[in-house]
Amino acid sequence: MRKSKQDATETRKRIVQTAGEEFRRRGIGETSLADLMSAAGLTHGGFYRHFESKDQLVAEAYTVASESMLQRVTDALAENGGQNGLEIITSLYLSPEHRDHPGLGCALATLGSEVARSDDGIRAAATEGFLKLADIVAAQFKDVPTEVAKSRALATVATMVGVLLMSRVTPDPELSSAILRSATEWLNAPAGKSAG
Amino acid sequence: MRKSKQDATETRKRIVQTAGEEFRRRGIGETSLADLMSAAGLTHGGFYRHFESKDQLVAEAYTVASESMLQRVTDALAENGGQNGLEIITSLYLSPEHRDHPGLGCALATLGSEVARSDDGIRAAATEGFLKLADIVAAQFKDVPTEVAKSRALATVATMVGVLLMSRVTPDPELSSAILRSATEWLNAPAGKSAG
DNA sequence: TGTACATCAGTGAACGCGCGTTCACTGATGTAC
DNA sequence: TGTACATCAGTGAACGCGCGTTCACTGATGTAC
Repeated sequence: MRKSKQDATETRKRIVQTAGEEFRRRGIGETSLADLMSAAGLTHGGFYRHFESKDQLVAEAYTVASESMLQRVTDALAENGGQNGLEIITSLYLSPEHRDHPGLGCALATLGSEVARSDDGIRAAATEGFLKLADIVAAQFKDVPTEVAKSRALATVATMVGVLLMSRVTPDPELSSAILRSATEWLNAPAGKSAG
Repeated sequence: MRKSKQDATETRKRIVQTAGEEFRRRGIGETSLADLMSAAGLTHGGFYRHFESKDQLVAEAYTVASESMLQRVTDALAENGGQNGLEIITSLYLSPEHRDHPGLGCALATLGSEVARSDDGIRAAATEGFLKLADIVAAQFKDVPTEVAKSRALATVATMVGVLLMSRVTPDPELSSAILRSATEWLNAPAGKSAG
């Protein structure tokens, strides 16, 4: 049953990708290796040919998931010529589509509280993703000093995470939409105007 | 070993209180009934004299935890004569003390992503806590129409949750403080002034 | 290029462990008279 | 008020189950000559 090196590499990538999706969809603790390997079309026994432990996979899957999310943001900005950057980011991040598809979305919103209780390694990985997104956001604040833009970006990204999280917490579709809408307007309100 | 009715009632309350703290500190899935009962000074076998299942305790503990948090906010507002309401709320919620003591703090920030994946019952309970806090916040927006205040309060509370969560995710103390500080200033910036 | 052997990706059964839950038991509390 | 019995809060052992991890095995792939 031995597979070629290329096959094995692809299998490994598939496991990491699947893990990223399943962890975001169901949570890390709630996703067993058997579930995971089965979702990747394998049996669970083969897992340890690729990874030392579940923890190692978690760290790797987190990073990959985080980067694919950042890539999507970067792509959206590029497609739109860099204009209205904050609006593009918030409308992507705070969209009903993002809310309804946690498996492909922001890992901070789906795994945040679990990560906050994890060891420093995974928390550092999560922080890196957070800061990268904050840097992208900061680059959209063009009329203020860099330090102000950075600081404001931290609050903005944290806000986006909290808003998406709360829009998923409530089972009331109207309230969920209202939370997304209100925050989007608020984040995009030009300084000097208070959004409703 | 039978205890008096009063003793039994107190035991039950103690279990619920302890559960609320342990769940917020370690997460629901990560807290076993044995851990819990032991923390409450009991052996695990007695659990089912008080509750039908772990799920029932989770729902009850969530509600109690949520209400005690709301009570603390209400108390802080009352102590301060109702002036600078938003500032009082944010400085309480976004304080290092709150960040460092999740066991006694906001359940949304500690259990949010776990709750988002739960069934409608617990999500509805969490929504109730969220809306109650939003109502308190909305009451502080005194210069705008009620509907605007309500909408802005949804975004404000979601922001507070996200900010506290992210301040716990990062293992870097300075970044953690910067996130709290930036968001506090931003939330309290009078409309028309952009905080850095 | 062909042959012989070593490697190792993936399978499926098994492991020890901790979990939620159940249960027989104890003995102080509550109740009926 | 006192007595006899039923109740039931709490104990500690046991249950079945799913988990992460290990392992013997298979057979196609990789390698040495």
